[in-house]
Amino acid sequence: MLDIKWLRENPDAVRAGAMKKRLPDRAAAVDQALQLDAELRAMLPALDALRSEMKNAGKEMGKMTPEQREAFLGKQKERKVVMQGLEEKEKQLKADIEVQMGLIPNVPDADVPEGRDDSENVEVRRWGSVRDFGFVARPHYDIGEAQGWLDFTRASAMAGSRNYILFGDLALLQDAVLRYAVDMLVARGFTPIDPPLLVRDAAMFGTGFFPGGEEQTYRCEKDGLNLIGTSEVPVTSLHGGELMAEDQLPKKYVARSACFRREAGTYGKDTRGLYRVHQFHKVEQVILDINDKVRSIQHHHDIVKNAEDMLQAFDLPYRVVAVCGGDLGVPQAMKYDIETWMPSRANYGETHSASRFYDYQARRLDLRYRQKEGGKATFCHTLNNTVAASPRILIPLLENHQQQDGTVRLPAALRPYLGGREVIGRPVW
RNA sequence: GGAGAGGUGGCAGAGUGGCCGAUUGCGUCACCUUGCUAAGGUGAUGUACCCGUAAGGGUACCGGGGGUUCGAAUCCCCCCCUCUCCGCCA
Repeated sequence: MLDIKWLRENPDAVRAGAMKKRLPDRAAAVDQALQLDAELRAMLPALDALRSEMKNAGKEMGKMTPEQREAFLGKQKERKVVMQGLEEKEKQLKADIEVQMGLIPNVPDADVPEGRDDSENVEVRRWGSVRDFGFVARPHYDIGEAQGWLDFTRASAMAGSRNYILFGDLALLQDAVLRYAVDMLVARGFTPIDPPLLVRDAAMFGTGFFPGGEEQTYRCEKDGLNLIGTSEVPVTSLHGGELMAEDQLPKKYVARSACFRREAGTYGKDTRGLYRVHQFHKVEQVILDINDKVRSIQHHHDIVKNAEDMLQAFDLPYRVVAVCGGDLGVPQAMKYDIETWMPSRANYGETHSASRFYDYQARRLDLRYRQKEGGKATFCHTLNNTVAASPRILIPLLENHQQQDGTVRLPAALRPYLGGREVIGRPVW
């Protein structure tokens, strides 16, 4: 949600922002909202004056004798009829404005590259060198199935396509990665959270996934609850409706949760292996802080670095890209993706996504703090980034660290989580 | 799922139809006082919106939504949440 006052003064910037995101329908909401807002403002003075009149008259009546009161009743009832009409209109306008404002996307920052889709994201930097195997490297699903670590056939049979089952050391490796990610962030001052996986619509709306993301969301209609696609939803919503003290900020959280995505409309895309699945686990970092652009940008760099440090500890080559306008989500002001080298794709594949929102989510969530200077209630800034999402992160781990015989070398950082072993699997080729 | 009790400002907690946007306490801020000093006094202190250059004026909001009434924090209905007891249960 944008500040409507700011929108009134900068409609062109907001429209241009929606167009930069390739969301022409959402750009139209700008004019809708402004027109409704103008209508509402035009009627408010009259309504407020009438209310004031009625209120005063009502107070007078409270002091009257029953006989005097009778004489005034008629007049009051007339006013009431007029007011009910106006109030009906006011309510409708406010509801309509809310809908339109909810549709208007956050304005992409100036450092967001122009572009239509992810093919036009701009590489910012690379780390690590792509390994020259010296043998025919195999994709993770071949390694996994040969080792008895992976079963897609039975998973699909019981749960449908885009499902998987992890066994044995791969199941342990997943847990090792997730635990490493949590431990690393906790060591950096983040508070660990195990959040709800089923949330109300308000949380989905507040974080900006609704409206628009309904098709990607599993919904428990009977209870009106939604399975989260990321713990960003419950964690960013955590302090929604609260008025925090400035010295409670920043709040830094690291959540580990299962995530669920319908992946509607992706049929035929990434069908093989662990890349695109309906259910996965993710360790997510979320920061809530004061309304300060410079600090937001600093946090943004910090949370990207957290993820980079993990990938470096795992000895995985990656690159950081600045996500272009057309690939940016509705609520984001700017986003960096981290893409990790995946030999089976002969390319970098997205493993992390770091977003900054400024106060867009905070406005929707009513997430505020009281400023130390002046004591004003102010909307927070929010940010988030993946630390590790599995099983996708298992793809580069298996593929980049595979050995000719089908065993997999563990990066040193993960060994303590797997009983000190340097290698998992047995020779299969 | 059944029965009961509740949800009021940053927090605690009064308020059962007009004198309530709301007593009081705590907290916070300002000023004052000062060998009772990890103290005392005085005052201020909700959010949003509208009109106004401003000073200022007005409106809405007592969990959310609807209703009764000239008038609702207060009465009625629905929903959400919390607590207690029963049931069920990993």
